[in-house]
Amino acid sequence: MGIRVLLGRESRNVPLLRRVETVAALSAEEREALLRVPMSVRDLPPRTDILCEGERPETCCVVLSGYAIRYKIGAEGDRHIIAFHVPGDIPDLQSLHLAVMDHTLASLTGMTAGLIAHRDLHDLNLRYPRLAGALWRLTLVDAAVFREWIVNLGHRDALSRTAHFLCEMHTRLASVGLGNGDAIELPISQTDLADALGVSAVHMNRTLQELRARKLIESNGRMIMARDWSALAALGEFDPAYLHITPHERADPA
Amino acid sequence: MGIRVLLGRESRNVPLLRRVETVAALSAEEREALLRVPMSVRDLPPRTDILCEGERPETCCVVLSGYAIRYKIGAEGDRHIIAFHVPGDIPDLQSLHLAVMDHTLASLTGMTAGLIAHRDLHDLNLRYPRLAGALWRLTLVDAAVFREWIVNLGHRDALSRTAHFLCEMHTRLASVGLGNGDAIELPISQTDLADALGVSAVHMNRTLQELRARKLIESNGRMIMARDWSALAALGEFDPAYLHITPHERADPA
DNA sequence: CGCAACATTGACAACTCTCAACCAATGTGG
DNA sequence: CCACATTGGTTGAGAGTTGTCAATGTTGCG
Repeated sequence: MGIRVLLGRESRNVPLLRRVETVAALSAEEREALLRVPMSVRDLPPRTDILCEGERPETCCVVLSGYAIRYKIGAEGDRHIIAFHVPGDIPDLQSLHLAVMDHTLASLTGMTAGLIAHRDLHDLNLRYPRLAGALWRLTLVDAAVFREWIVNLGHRDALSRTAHFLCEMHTRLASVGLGNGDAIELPISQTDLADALGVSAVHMNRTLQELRARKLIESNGRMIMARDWSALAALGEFDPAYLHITPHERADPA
Repeated sequence: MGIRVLLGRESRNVPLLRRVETVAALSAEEREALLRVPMSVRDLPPRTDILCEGERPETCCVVLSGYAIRYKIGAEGDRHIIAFHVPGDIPDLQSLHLAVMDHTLASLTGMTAGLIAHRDLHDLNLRYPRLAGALWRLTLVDAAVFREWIVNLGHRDALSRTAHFLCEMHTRLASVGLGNGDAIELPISQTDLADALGVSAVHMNRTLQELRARKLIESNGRMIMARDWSALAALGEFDPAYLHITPHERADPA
């Protein structure tokens, strides 16, 4: 609660609270503690690196609005997008216990980020063990998403891979109260999508055309709007279980 | 310390200790506490499911000898191997905070497993916060490996993908004191490898032949012996940084 | 207007898959 | 001891998916 930091109390970190509550039930006290964590807010332009591979951050970064991505750069300078993040996510929560970044965190769209000091999070964890469990759980859900991406990349073709991706983003956005009802709008360029789904930009384009032709999505410019969720889910073999968004399920002992 | 459980004190969970110490420095007291955790030991035949998707385990499973795998079953019954685990690993550590399994854990080879009750681990975590941090860290390294696999599957062809996999296994085995010096022996069938690397069994076979032709590996029967690590690492763009095996690096505050 | 970034297209090459055999090692029952 | 089944490795041929290259639209913006 320093001078130049903005207090969460001002409802800035509501997205974070909402996210945490998708994976764990909190007591009033814990909720209050989470909202009270000092957070400094920063606005970022699109496509800006926030934290680079090799760095040793001393803060964690909450996505408050917009999209973030994590990526690695290959030997020949090619970019591999590892994850997309929506408001409420803490894309670098792992830095709390993994000192050096093994990938880069960046904004994808214009984005506002909330920075929380590691020290404050460690304090929170010591004071509220169940909150610590909830944060741990967030990192485990992160890993669960990675597992599903491994299956997606290793065993599905470009078409169903893309369908699966769209379903995941829709579900995640909806779980934190975003998502315009039935159709999401993803402001993602085809090149970005291609780097995430492990296909060439040309093939990404053709894949999207195929999805359009099948009336599963609409897309104009860099917006993708889903049209037929159940068909997309079937095509992508999408089962949201791996997202573990069940507020009342907890492994912790009472 | 019940009657029918075997005490770790009997040096059964030394592999676990060794693994934990590859990611965090422990005090004598913490080391002692870890060794003292009650653990029941079980021998498993090859290819046996230990924990299935959908289950809600109340124990965690330490690999004491042999190899374990984690996999998901696709819609058409196809198996996707997500991870390989070597002695010292706790493949289902995430179950501590993620109640329901989103994949299956199984033995790959003959294997001996040590089961630790969630309750005992939670106790340990409350009593020794730094040990809790170390376990959290283990799950984060798990996730870091997933991230690298995403890059491997999404952006490398079968040849360099396989090279990368071999380098990872070698490094992980060596980090816990296994691995016969320069060459590892992987008792993995080509079919299993294929399911892990996202290629068909036929193509896996041809890929291995190519690696053999290039004098990078030797393989007879179901043993794969690496021949030229530096060439494999170059081919697979392997950089062990993502394994975070640096005993003295810690993000935790002093 | 003209640049810049992104989307789209066509043609061709490369990678990987599937199918369908066949071979080799191992283990079991007669 | 051999016949046989089973598992896993190997091979060839043809097809399908995806990548690359290069060019052409299209859109937004200074």
